[in-house]
Amino acid sequence: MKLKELSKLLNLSATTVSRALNGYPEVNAETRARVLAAARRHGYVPNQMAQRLATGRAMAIGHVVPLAPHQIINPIFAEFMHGAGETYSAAGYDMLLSIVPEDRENEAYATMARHNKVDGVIVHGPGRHDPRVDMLGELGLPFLMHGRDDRPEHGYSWLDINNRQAFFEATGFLLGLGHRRIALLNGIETMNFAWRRRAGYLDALAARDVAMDPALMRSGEMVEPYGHAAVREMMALPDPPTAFLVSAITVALGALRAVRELGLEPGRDVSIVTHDDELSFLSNAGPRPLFTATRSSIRAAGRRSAELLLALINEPGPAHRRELWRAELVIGRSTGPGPEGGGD
Amino acid sequence: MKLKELSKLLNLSATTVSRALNGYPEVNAETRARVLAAARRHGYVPNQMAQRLATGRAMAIGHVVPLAPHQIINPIFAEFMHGAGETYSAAGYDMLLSIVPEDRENEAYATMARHNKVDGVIVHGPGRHDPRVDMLGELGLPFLMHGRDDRPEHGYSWLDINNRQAFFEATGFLLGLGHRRIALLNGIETMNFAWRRRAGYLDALAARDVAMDPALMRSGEMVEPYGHAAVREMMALPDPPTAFLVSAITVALGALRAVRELGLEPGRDVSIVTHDDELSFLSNAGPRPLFTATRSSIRAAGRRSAELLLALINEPGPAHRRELWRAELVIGRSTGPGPEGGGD
DNA sequence: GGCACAATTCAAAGCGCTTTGGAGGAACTG
DNA sequence: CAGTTCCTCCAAAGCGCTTTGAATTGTGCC
Repeated sequence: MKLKELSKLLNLSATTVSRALNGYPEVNAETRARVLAAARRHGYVPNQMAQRLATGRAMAIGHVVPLAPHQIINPIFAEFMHGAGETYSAAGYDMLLSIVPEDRENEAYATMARHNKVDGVIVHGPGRHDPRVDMLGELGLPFLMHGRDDRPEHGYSWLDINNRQAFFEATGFLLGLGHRRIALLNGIETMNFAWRRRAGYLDALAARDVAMDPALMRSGEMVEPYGHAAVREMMALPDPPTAFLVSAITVALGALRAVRELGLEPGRDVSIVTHDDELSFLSNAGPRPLFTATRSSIRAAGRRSAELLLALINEPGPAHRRELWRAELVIGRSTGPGPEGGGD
Repeated sequence: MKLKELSKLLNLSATTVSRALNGYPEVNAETRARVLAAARRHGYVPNQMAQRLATGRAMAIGHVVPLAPHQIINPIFAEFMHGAGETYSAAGYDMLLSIVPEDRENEAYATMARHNKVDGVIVHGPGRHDPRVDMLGELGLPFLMHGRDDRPEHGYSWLDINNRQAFFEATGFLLGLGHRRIALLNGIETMNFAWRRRAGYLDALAARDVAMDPALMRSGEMVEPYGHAAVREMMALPDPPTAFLVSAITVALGALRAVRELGLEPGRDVSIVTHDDELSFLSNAGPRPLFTATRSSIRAAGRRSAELLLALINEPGPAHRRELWRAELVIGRSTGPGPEGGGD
C-alpha cells in the first residue's frame, strides 16, 4: 500500500493525503479523520526511504565508537546509549552505531556526514582539547558532546556534570571527617571528565593545606579489578590512605572487596566515596546506600543528550545548547570519621 | 556535486556515469577511468537516500537489544557487535541499533521490517523455542540467529558453536582427571546455549555413572560477582566440589578470586574449566593459559554472522545458511588431578 | 450582486539515483 | 555488401514521498 494507492482509494490527491498524515493545517478536519482512518485500516506505512529523499533528513543519529583492539564497550557507555535509545525511539529516530578501529574514527564521522546518513551525532568521551570539535564543525555535522573539552565556550553544544565541583565537595567531605590521606582512583586522565575530577580533588586538598601524594593517585580504565588492585597496593604502603575517592561504582566494588579481604570495616576503618552513575544493575539507592557517592544518572544524561541534539536539529533557537548537571553528594554507609577526629 | 552535474561535466549521460561508478560491464574501460577520476577529483559521493529509494535496499542491518530495566549490555554481546561492525563497515552497510524495553522487542522488529529500515537483522540470545523465528518469518525479514533454538531445522539461518559437545568434553576431561564433584556455573538456562551446555554436562556425568547434584548447579547472568559468590557458597558445603565448569571467563575470574581467597591453589586444590569467548580485554592465550577452557572467539562469530547474513541477502544460493563451530578444548593451568586419581 | 479573502484541494515538479528498452556504430560473418 | 552481433551509450521512466504554485469553492462585506 503506497501513498498513491491510498489517495486513489480516498478520491483525494496524494498531496492532501500526505498533508493530512503529516499534520499540516491546511486540511479539513473531517478529511484528515477520513485519511487517518483509511491509513490505519489499510495498514499504510510511509516508505521511509522516500520520505528521507524528499525531505533530505536522515531521521537518524549517529554514534561512533572507536575501539582499540583491547578496549571494551564499557557498561557506563552502554547505559548512556540505553537512555539515548529511549529518546530516539520516542521521536522516531534511528540510532546508527559505527564501531570502528581507533584510527578510523574521523573517517567514520566523515562518511556519516558526506552520505547524509545521519542528522547529527553524539560525541563521547571528550579529551582535554578535543579535535573532533573542529572536525565536526568543518563537516557541518550538528553534534552534541557528552561532556566537554577545555574550550566549552568554543561554540558547540554539550551536556556535562560538574565533575570538578563534585569531587571538590567529596574531597572536602572526607577532609571534614578528619581524613588526610585520601587516595584518588580516577578514570583515564586524558579524558576531560577525569581530569576535571582530579582538579577538584587537588583544589580541595590545597584549600586545606593538605599535601597531595602521587603515590595515592591512580588513573585507569574503570573496571572492578582496578579498584581491587589499587586498594590492596595502597594499603600496603608504609603510610596507607584512610579514605578513597573513586571514579565509578564498578571500581568502588573492587575497592570494597579488597577492603573486606583485608579484614577492615568500610565506614569505620576505611572510607570510600565514589561517583555513582546510577547504573541500573548496580543500585546504590535507598535512604542509606552502600556507598557515599556523588550521584548523577548516566541514563538520564543519555536521554537528555539525545533530546538536546534533536532540539538542536529540529527547533530553531540558540545555536548551541549547554546543560551542566549538578551531581548530588549522597551520604551512605561507606564513610566515617578519619584519624583527625573531624565531624563537620 | 550530484550525478547529473558530474555527467554534464563529462559529457556523458547519467546512466553511463552511474554504471561506470557501480562497476557494470557495459561501460568502456577508458570511459570508466575518466568517470572515476572525475568523481574523485570533484569529490562526488552518491546520495545514499536516493540510492536506497531507487534500489529498494536499505544497506543496513538491524540489531534489536531488548533490555529489562536492570539488565545491562554485557561485554560478550558488545564483543560480538564489535566483530559484526567490522564486517558491516567493510561491506558498506550500516548498523542500526534499536535499544528497547523487553516488551517492545517485537514491535521493534516490526517497525524495521515495515519501514524497510534494514535488509536483515541478527537475532541474539535465542531461547529454547524462540518465537522470533516465526515472527520474523511472517514479517519477511531475512535474519541470522546467533545461536539456535530447539528447532534448528525449522528453516532459518544460524551460526552457533557446539555448546553441548564442548561441555560434554570439558566435563569428561574433568572426570578423566579424577574429579567427581563437578559444579556447573551456567548462564541463564532459559537461553538455548546455556541449556545445551547443561545437557552436555549432564550427559557426561551420566556416561560415567556420576550422580548429578542440584546443589552444584547454578544458572545466572554471567558477571564476575556471580562466580565469586557461587564458589564461596559451594565451597562451604559439607561435600564441596573439587572442580568447576564455568560458562564465561568473567565468571571464572570471580571463581578464581574466591578460590584464592580461600587459600586454595587453582589447578591443585580446585580445578576450573571455563568457556572462553576470547574477549579481547581478558586474554586467556599463550601456550599454557591461565584457564583450561572451551574456546571460541565471539568476535570472529560476530564477523562471520554478519558475513553470512549479507550473503543470505545478496547472493543467490541456499535458502538458509548454517554454520556450527567447534569450540576447542585448551588445557591451561587451572586444572589438575582430582581425588579419584585419574590422569587420562 | 460583486469583490476580496480564507479555506481546501490538486497537478506537477522535484528529491538524486537506478534501470529498462533502445539506438548508433563498429566489427564480424557468409 | 547486406545481415548479424557486440560494444557503448543514452533518453526516459521509475522509486514513493514532499512541496510549490495555482485552482476551486465557500464566506464575509459593502
